Amino acid sequence: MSEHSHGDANLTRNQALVLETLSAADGSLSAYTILDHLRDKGFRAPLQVYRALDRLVELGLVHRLETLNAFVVCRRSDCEGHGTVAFTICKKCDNVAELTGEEIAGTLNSVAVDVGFALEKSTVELRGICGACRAG
Amino acid sequence: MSEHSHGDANLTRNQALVLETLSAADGSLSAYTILDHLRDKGFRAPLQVYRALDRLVELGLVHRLETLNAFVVCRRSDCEGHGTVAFTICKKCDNVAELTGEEIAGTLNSVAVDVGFALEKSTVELRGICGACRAG
DNA sequence: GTGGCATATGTTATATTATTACACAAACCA
DNA sequence: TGGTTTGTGTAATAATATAACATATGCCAC
Ligand SMILES: [Zn+2]
Ligand SMILES: [Zn+2]
Ligand SMILES: [Zn+2]
Ligand SMILES: [Zn+2]
Repeated sequence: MSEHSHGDANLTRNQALVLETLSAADGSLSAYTILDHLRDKGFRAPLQVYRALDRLVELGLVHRLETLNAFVVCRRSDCEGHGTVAFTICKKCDNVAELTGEEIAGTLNSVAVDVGFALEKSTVELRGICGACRAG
Repeated sequence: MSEHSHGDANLTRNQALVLETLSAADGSLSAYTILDHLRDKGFRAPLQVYRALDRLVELGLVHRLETLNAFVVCRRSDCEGHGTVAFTICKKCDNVAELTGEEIAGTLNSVAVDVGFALEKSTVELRGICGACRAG
């Protein structure tokens, strides 16, 4: 049983392998890094990774980080349908965290409405130093 | 005289050519599209474009759109030092607009403080349909 | 002015990220 | 059964970005 409410069932072998790899990783991984991790499981071509990632992103189990061209497993318990996700990405330890709460989504929606923009998808990625690194 | 308060002075030939190309464009352009536009001005290699873009971004005259791997000229009159920039990107007409106002920056800062994250740089890119396209 | 330095440039090669195209196989349903 | 969808394997290619090295140019100290 997965930590995710929607479960990992119905995943194909390739999808499950990619998800496992991302889950085991500290921070985010590029598609080609995932490929390297899975060569001894039979992976040969980038497309095998990209196709699995497409599906996992679609399911909300994985998020794509646009500023890194990389992917990270969703670690929220309520992954399903969280439309607007904001990420903090630590420059020192590469830790990636999802910011929860409606504050950001609310502000973005409100600003979009102000300018007459029909908002469909938000990308919010914050670069800086995480709490742990500041303390340590 | 430029429309930008900080002016275009002190730009090298290559930087000026790249900036002109971006200014003449409707929406955003990829580095390689810029290269193609400038081949008859003597440009031969991607690096000529990337180096100019690096400087222009540094100066705040150009912004990079992470979700598109593309670049857009800054059309704000007060370009200088606008730390947090949010963009709306229209799916239909590819128009890119910068959202002004402190609302977004304020919210992001506040949320970052809440989780102990030392925020250095924000990337906010909103995908949807612009007002003009909705009306038309 | 000469020499050193920082900055910009030109060019080739390479690295990294992502997709197209085509053939095949398994699952599923009519 | 046959047809459709979905997933897969593989090779080739496209698109984006950087490394490495040589050369030039402007500027300042001396
Ligand atoms: Zn998530
Ligand atoms: Zn950290
Ligand atoms: Zn701007
Ligand atoms: Zn539009």
